[in-house]
Amino acid sequence: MCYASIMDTRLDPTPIATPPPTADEVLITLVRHGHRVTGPRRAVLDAVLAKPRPFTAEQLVAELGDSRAGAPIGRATVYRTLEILASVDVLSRLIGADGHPSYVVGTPGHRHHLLCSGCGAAVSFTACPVDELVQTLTRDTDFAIHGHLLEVFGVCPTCQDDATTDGIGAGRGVAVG
Amino acid sequence: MCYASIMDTRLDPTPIATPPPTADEVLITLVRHGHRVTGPRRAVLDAVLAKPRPFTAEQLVAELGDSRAGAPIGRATVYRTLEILASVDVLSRLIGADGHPSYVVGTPGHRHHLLCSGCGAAVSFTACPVDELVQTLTRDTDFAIHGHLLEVFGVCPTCQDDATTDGIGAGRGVAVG
DNA sequence: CACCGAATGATACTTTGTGTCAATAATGCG
DNA sequence: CGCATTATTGACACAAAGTATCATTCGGTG
Ligand SMILES: [Mn+2]
Ligand SMILES: [Mn+2]
Ligand SMILES: [Zn+2]
Ligand SMILES: [Zn+2]
Repeated sequence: MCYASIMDTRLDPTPIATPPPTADEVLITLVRHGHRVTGPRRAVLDAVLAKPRPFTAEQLVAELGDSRAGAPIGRATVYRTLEILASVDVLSRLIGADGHPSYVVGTPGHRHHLLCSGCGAAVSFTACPVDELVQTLTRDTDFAIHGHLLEVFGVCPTCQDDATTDGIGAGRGVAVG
Repeated sequence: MCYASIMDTRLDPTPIATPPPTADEVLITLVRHGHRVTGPRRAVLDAVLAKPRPFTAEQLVAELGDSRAGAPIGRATVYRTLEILASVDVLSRLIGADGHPSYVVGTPGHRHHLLCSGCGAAVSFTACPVDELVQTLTRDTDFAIHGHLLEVFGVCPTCQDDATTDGIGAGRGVAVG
């Protein structure tokens, strides 16, 4: 497992690569959307922007509710703020191989993720092969299709090395779909 | 919403269409896999095979724990049995637009689902557009890719009709990805 | 039918997430 | 600046979903 190395290459087979925004930029966006700028929201935002890889809501709750620096932040506030940040495209929700949701920063627009089942690293990409499929499905089923969910799971190079070195199998082969 | 009509067309853009197995066939499979045939397992199996569309574990717990016919079945048993049935390819787990998992019968092998956000109907299909993407991602990231998760969300024809008739908007546009 | 391990299910517990609501803080305005 | 208005906060209670434990029961085998 490669907990140390930051394998967060924001690689883009189809180049778009919007860089993650700064805290100040986000605050402006929030105001523009009619939200207020509060202490707790700054705290959540700062914590979130510091995360180089996907994290769960509860992780943040533990981190910020524990009264680290400044005042501890309530569970409800964390969840609410995450929702807001996602609605403003600062965060995007993604679903892990276990079906549990998590958040990751800086992925506005249409993106998917390649997730390492060893260390949790996420590589986001904009290439989406679903469009053609949607055409076919629409024709064959007459559904009005309005979205899809696509995540790819694998083991990153670092974790592969760790596995062969340690002799420990990396990634539990959580093949889905 | 079309609660009545059974919109469970097991349509296959790429024809494979394995028909759902009978209870007896499944029991044989269970034994073959070293499991025992018990009363509770029969009950869960029967309930499961009667479901024409995706259902959650808790739904089954409510249904079978309520001592309908015969003895009520414990929560743990229901969860355990569902796991086993999924491991034997009688059930497959799928993820809804809300990120919550559910099960659906008779979809062994590599399949994905088109889910109606109105009535919950599921159309399973075997066409998978991810293969090429996996090639690209493997080349670009050196990940050892071992699986993926793909679900498509939309509104089925019946629910579309209901919506225009009732004047109520169908499906909350839960666009994911 | 007697044995043994698998399976059950009541119970308690954890985790994740949602509603409520009085107290508080942020904005806009005079 | 000081105040009114209103969004926001967070403690709390609650709900949903799932897991761990373990004494008891049951299925299968000989
Ligand atoms: Mn896509
Ligand atoms: Mn696929
Ligand atoms: Zn890794
Ligand atoms: Zn429908």
